[in-house]
Amino acid sequence: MATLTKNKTEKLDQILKEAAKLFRQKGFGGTSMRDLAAQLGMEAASMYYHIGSKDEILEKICFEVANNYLEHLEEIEAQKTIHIDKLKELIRFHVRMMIVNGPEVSVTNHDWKYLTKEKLATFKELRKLYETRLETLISAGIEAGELAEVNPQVALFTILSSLRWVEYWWKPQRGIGAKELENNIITLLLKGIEK
Amino acid sequence: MATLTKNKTEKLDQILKEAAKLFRQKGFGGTSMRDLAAQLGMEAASMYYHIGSKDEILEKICFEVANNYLEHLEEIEAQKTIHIDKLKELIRFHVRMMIVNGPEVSVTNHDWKYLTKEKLATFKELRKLYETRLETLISAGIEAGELAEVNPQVALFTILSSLRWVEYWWKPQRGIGAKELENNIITLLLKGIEK
DNA sequence: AAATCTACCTAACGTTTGTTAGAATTTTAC
DNA sequence: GTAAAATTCTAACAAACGTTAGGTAGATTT
Repeated sequence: MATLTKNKTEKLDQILKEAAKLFRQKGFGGTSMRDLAAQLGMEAASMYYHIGSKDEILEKICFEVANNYLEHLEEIEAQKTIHIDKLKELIRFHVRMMIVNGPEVSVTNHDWKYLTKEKLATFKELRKLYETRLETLISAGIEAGELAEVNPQVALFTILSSLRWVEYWWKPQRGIGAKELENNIITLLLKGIEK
Repeated sequence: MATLTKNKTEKLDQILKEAAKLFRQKGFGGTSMRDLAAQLGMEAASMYYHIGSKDEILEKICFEVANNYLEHLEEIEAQKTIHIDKLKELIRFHVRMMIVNGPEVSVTNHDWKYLTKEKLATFKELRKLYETRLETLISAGIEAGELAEVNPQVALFTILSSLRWVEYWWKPQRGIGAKELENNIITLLLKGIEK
């Protein structure tokens, strides 16, 4: 009995994994259930034994990622370090998330629009929450004199946004590891590019 | 006769403008031709007097934006200024593009995946070309001693990526103008956030 | 050995999709 | 005011879509 449930979960994970890859490649709207099934070597109808709907797949991917980010932000908030180190840790986490869960992060960033009405609203709330908390962290860093006196919201979005390209650019073949990439980006964002 | 052609072009522009808004809101796959027609106060079939296909709409939007960026990069390259000023001018242009043509830029950034096979290939080439040229500019700036010795590719994508949020964030109601926004971002990217 | 359960299949359903054909209507030209 | 041209309409198409129903083969349990 235990193995059966396990197998079922495994297949579900497999579907989600493959869906994330396809959605990233061709978009949620550009990927049909038949496409996805073909990738998994089964018929489209067969997937409905494991999932409820196409929307549910997207939903699972997006909320898994969103919750991951939020949980990690909470961990950072709880750490007893100076603000600048919290920011560094946050940047490192973003880079790692994109390297480890590239497809899922990509789908979450690009295809959340296709979430159904209520889920879309919840998702937006989660995102807003994340942004608000991070902005608070930045503001605190400025007040503490650790950060330059920039517009906190501009800093917030510039940082968040500047990390996104990693998901689209990073491949093992590039020969640059997570650590090195993190360090490069941290230097760039914290110290700027001007000599 | 002149007015007729003009009217036809005007309607086409209207369709493209409204399509860009809808695509941004709901995605290319999430927007039907009937949705778009409703927004324009006409029937879906009527649009085909002005356009060839749904794909063509996306194509027109994406290539218009891509060419705009490329042309401007060429202008910058031709300017007789130091590299750091070229970079500043580039950042300013990106911000302005997103403020002036928000929906179109957004669609180009997010929905280019839905371009048809050949157009997709061409689009990717254009993007690659833009990236390569900009990387060259950054490398030149480093060699000239104007920029810190960062990884040029990391700098390239961090800069490009960090500008993208403007399109999603900026509204007239925020009370921050293009100029102020540009200056803030330039400071952040060039001098960093660390005090 | 029979019964049950798991995981897939085939077939088909109702919708929605982008799009076309051809008629109707509005606008422009003379 | 009439003819021509430009623009939009209605109606319908075939294709693709997500999804459901019902069946089947194999494994597991009793």
